[in-house]
Formats: sequence, structure tokens, C-alpha cells
Amino acid sequence: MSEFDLRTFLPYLLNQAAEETSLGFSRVYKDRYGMLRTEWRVLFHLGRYGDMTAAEIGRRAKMHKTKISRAVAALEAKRFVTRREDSADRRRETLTLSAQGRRAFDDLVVVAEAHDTRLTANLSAGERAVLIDCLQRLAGFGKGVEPAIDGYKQDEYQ
Amino acid sequence: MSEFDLRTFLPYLLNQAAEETSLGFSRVYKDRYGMLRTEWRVLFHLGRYGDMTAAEIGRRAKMHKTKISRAVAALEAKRFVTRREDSADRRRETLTLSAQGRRAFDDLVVVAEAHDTRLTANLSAGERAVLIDCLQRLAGFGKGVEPAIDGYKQDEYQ
DNA sequence: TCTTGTTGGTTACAAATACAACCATTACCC
DNA sequence: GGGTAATGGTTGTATTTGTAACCAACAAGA
Repeated sequence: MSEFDLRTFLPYLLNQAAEETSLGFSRVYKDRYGMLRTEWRVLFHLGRYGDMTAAEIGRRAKMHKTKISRAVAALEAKRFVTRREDSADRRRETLTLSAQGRRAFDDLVVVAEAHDTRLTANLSAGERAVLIDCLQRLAGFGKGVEPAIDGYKQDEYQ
Repeated sequence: MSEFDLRTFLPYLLNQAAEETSLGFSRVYKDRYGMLRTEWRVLFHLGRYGDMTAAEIGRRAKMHKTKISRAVAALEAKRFVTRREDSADRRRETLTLSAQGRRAFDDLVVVAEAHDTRLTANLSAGERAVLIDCLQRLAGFGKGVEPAIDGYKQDEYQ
């Protein structure tokens, strides 16, 4: 029988840790605002990094454009987001948080920060630094926006 | 504007890292054997930890029993897994890999090991050790099987 | 033994996701 | 300018997943 152990296999371990750590937070945005994961991601991008188009969110968050399209539609229905057509390029629509959307964002940021603090409470400062650094490298952050690989278009994740 | 940054928020970062690192491997089990993530997880549990029932896999892998039920049905249809009814308790069925299932497992283990090696190639031994340790703690590993929390039954994950 | 509860497992239906196709607009280039 | 490709975004349909309900078998206590 092989030495191979699932408990040190990164894709498995990362998925388990991701699910476990996401649970508490997802319960909040779900119960409090009826949001899905895709929706809070879009909300957070707009709230934290400012107005941008759906395509730009897609590149930053590595979400497929259909997910974004539906998340934006849902956020719009909740009156959290508004669209403004770009007059220079009529394909593009810039997305903005409404006042209500910003209130939800501000509220959820507090929850997220508290949740994150709780999650890292058992880690030393050094451990946390290494963890974040490794995860960012594994996630491909800090490479700007990924170069296209294997014939994938940048835009066409998932 | 808040200081909060998605790029250090663990639930987000872990999800991104998990997706990114899972991609290469999932392509293999999908293309080569038409498996889903749930299916390779079941296959790996049986291949690595020996015969067990669906419920036991569920406890170990924190997968909901419906996911397991369907994954097992799919693996059975592919002739990778067989069931054997427990004569002492006729509710339980012990699952076993067929010879064909074991070949698939052996093949995928090699792929998984190579993939994991590639993923950690840029990490120092120390970084890797810290990473694995932190992830196992975040994932709740090593606590045996989780105590019930908040009125969740052990069995009823997700 | 009855009856109430738990466990192992499947099924049905709703919600969410992936994937491909599509439309409109803009960019490139002959 | 006109054809071809690329980009931004939406929609339709097939797969997957989540959730609840269900059935059968066992457990425990009155």
C-alpha cells in the first residue's frame, strides 16, 4: 500500500481548509443578505477596490463571466449594485455599489475581519506570515494577471 | 475605505489556492477516468485506508452522505468498486476496490504525488512544514472526528 | 413486545454551476 | 471601407450539488 496520504496532499488539504474556514462566514452573508459566494465576492471587489466592470472583476477574482453576470444580476435585484454604460465603449458597463450595497459591504467587512481573527488566533505571527505567503504563491497572486497557459484565454477561467 | 484586503482573507485565499492547485489534477482524473471530485475522493479513501462503509468515508472526508451515495453508484457503474453487505448489520455495506479500481487508484496516486511535488517545488522545507501544519489545523484534522458543534450532527456535513 | 429514536443508505426536487452558443460592439488589418 | 477576429456581456441547457424526505434495519428502554 502506497505511502501517499491525503492529509498532506495539497489540493485535498486546501479544499478541506477552505470549506471549513468558509462555513462560518458564508452563514452570515447567506442568512443576513441572502447572498451566494459569487455575490459577496463581487460586492467585496467593488467595495474594496472601487468601481469596475464585470470583466475586470472576472480577471481579478478568476471567476467565469457567466458567474459574474448572474451575481451582478442578483446584486442588482437586491439594490446593492447599479450599472452605468461606458459611453466610450458601449459594450462595457461600470458597476458601482449603491448606498445600501455599501452598508452591506461595511457590515460584512466587520464580520470578515472578526472571522479571520478568530481563524488565525491559534497561529503565531510567524506561522501566519508563512501561511499567507505560501497561499498567495499557490493561488498565483502577485503575478499580476496570469499569463495565458495551455491555450486558456485569460478571460475564460473555470 | 477599509483596510480589509481579500488577498489576506483566509476563506478567500484558501478557496483560490484550492481551486488553482486542484486544476491540474482534476483534469487528469476527469479526462482519464471520467471521474468527479467526489469520486476520486471515495476511490482514494478506499485505496489508501482500506475497505470501509460509505458512512465511514463520510466521517473521514466530511462529505455528505448523498454525495457519497452518488459517487459510489458512479464508481460501481465504472466497475471500480464493489459492495458487500454486512451480515451482522444489514444496513451497512462494505465497499472494496475492484482490481480495475485499484489500477486506477495506483495510476492516480502517481499523478497526485507528481502534482504535489510540482506544487511545492517553490517552497522551502520549512515553509512546507508550516503550511501543512497550519492547513491541517484550519481544516480541523487531528481532532479525531469532530465533536458535534452548534447542533450539527456529526454525520450531517455540508 | 411496543415504541421511540438512531443509523446507514437512497431518492426526489430545488438551487447552483459549467459549458457552449449567442448578440452587440469594437479592434485589427488588408 | 470591409472582412475577420477579439471583447464584454447574456442566455439556454446539461451537470452537479444541496436539502429534505424517505425506507429499512437496528438499539434501548418501558
